Amino acid sequence: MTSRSTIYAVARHSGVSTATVSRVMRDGSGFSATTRERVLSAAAELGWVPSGSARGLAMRRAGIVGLLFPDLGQSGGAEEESPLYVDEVIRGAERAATAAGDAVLIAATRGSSGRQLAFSVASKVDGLVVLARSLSTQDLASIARSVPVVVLASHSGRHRVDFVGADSRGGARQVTSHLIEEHGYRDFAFISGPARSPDSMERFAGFAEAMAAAGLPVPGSPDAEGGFTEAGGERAMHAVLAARIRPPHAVVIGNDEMAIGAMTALRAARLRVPTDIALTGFDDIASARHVRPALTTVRQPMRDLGERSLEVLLDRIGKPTSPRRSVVLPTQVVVRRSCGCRGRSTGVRDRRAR
Amino acid sequence: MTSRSTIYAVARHSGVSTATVSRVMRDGSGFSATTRERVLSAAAELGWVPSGSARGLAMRRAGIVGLLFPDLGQSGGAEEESPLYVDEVIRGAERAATAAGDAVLIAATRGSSGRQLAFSVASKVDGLVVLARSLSTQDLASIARSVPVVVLASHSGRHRVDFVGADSRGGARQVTSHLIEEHGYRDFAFISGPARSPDSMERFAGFAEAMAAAGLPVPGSPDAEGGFTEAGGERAMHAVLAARIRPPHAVVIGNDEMAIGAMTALRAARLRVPTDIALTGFDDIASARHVRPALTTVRQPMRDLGERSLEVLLDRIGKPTSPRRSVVLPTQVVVRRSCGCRGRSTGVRDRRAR
DNA sequence: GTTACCTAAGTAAGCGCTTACCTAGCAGTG
DNA sequence: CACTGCTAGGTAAGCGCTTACTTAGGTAAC
Repeated sequence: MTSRSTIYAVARHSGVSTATVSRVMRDGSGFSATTRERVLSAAAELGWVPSGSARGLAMRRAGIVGLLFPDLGQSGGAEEESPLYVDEVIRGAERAATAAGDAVLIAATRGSSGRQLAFSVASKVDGLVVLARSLSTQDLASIARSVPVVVLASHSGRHRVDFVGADSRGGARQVTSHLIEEHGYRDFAFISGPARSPDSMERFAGFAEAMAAAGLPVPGSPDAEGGFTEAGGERAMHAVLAARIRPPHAVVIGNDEMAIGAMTALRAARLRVPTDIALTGFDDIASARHVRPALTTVRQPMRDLGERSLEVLLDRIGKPTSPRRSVVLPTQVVVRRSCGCRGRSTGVRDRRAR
Repeated sequence: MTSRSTIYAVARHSGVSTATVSRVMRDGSGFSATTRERVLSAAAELGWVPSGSARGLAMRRAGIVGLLFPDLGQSGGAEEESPLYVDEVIRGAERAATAAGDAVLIAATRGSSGRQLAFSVASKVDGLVVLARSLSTQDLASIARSVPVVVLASHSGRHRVDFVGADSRGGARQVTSHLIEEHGYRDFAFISGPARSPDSMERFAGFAEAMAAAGLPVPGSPDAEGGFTEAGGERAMHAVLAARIRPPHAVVIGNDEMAIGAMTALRAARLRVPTDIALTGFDDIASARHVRPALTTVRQPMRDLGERSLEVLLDRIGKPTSPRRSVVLPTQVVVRRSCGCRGRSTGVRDRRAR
């Protein structure tokens, strides 16, 4: 409660020099067991919590890494914010960092405030994991100039920093092929997220690849756009139905939230899933299992992505000059009911890394 | 990429003293517009990111606050981890911290590692929000001795630190009363979380209060315990059914995950919700809306809790000697279908703060 | 023309650690 | 017994900022 005590107080209290206190705390060598005890008990007695700032300054290493992610939606409006998967990434990063003895600092960039926030965070950490879209390419580059950065995104842009991502294009290709080969659907619609999102584009590309591979007509663009939100998915589904004489056999949807919204739209239109129309999502959020019918979807290993990006970052901090790395983790299609499959909702099909 | 440049480099580069550079960066006064420009462009040119450690040392304020939460489940086992609401709390804390110009450090205590982790985090921050159960009372006390701490929990224990929590007892009382008064149920069961969790106890206490208030028999203890997990809820529901000749009218359940598990059990037992038996949960997780029937539950303002605890913490850091504070936020019952109500799933009933 | 003030800017002393370098004591060698 | 090699421990110089205290001009007041 009173001002934190310092290493000097502890040294005096235990009758040794600060060097010895430091050595004991850092668990080094060069002191006897007795001394060790004396120091430790003095520290406990004084309730000494070493200053991380001082240590960081002296060691040139704060022991902190940062995680920057986007917070969509206006901070006043409450609704629709960062997608849920961010939480998983955070958890994964926390886990890896803690395991390595570091701590993780999180910060959400909102709208245009990104630049300032990023610099403020950068100054407090030894390195930064930046989620896609949380920073302009420019700002990213200027930060990366002086702080180790790894980008976590759906596909590697042309940045020159370390990259970690999931093969979402492959995942989209996989579900689509499942729909074609396993179920024989031929008439498809695709509902995407925001048109400009690289994530959206990757998923659509995977869908298109599968269509092409099966010799089916390849659409030039998604049938509708749902902004990655549940409400948007509902609207998009209505739009798809309105645009056609008869509903498609199946619709591949850019994420689970939108797919859940689409289910609402289909219920309203008196179409049954999957009997009248099949549906797939993307991300495998918790609700995907609970919704009826349970949603067939593509799982991205969010937690693993968080862990891997931390590992890559820590490596990079360790040796700043090693060559740029790029790791892509495989995705998995999770087969449940909404695609027309039946049985227990546990069918998980593996995808190999590419 | 090369070693981060320092304030000295910037000072030299722009032909001023470090004091002036510092003043410009801190946005103080005592320099001309021309100087300001010179400094800023020198900084940009060198890609200077000030050292947070050095600044923290000099200012005796790191500009970082910590959030400590429990990660249940063994780190190997993957499944069942920190309850989902933690994510919401994190988001809230992040928001409040960023708004105040601070950053937040997160760390999950796993098993017995708590003590060490807590000290490591404490040394890096100016203050700490500690979620219930992430630290032993002892460790909490010893940390709180030298670092400002606010506890975020379901009810204020007898710790002598600032406290923030939600009125979960009141929430439990409210749903139970709803079941009694609105629906006329008289025969109840209660499925709780871990017996020793204060959270569990509070919720059960609220349930008991409502029963007593209605002149119904007050059970001495929960009918079954489900450990706050979906699988546990399923088992507990089976146990409840097995223990009775005929199923209760309604069962009040300690959280949503268990309630969802209970639904599975009821489906297996060919009992219909809410026709044959009504159900309520607690927490209002995302899946509560998607499950069929949609789950009537009690919402805790997790995000607000995160924000408030940060505010309280920052206040405390500002004036270490002001009297201990304790803030309790109201909960809200969210009426959906599983209790027997019908219509749109939007019925939200307000609860006043107590 | 003095004197009193104000402003822009510099000087340098910390902030609380770590660690390279040094010292003293002691055991082991030849 | 002189010498070497270890080990436990001390000294003090930073680490990169902030800020109290100064200083040098310039301006306003008399």
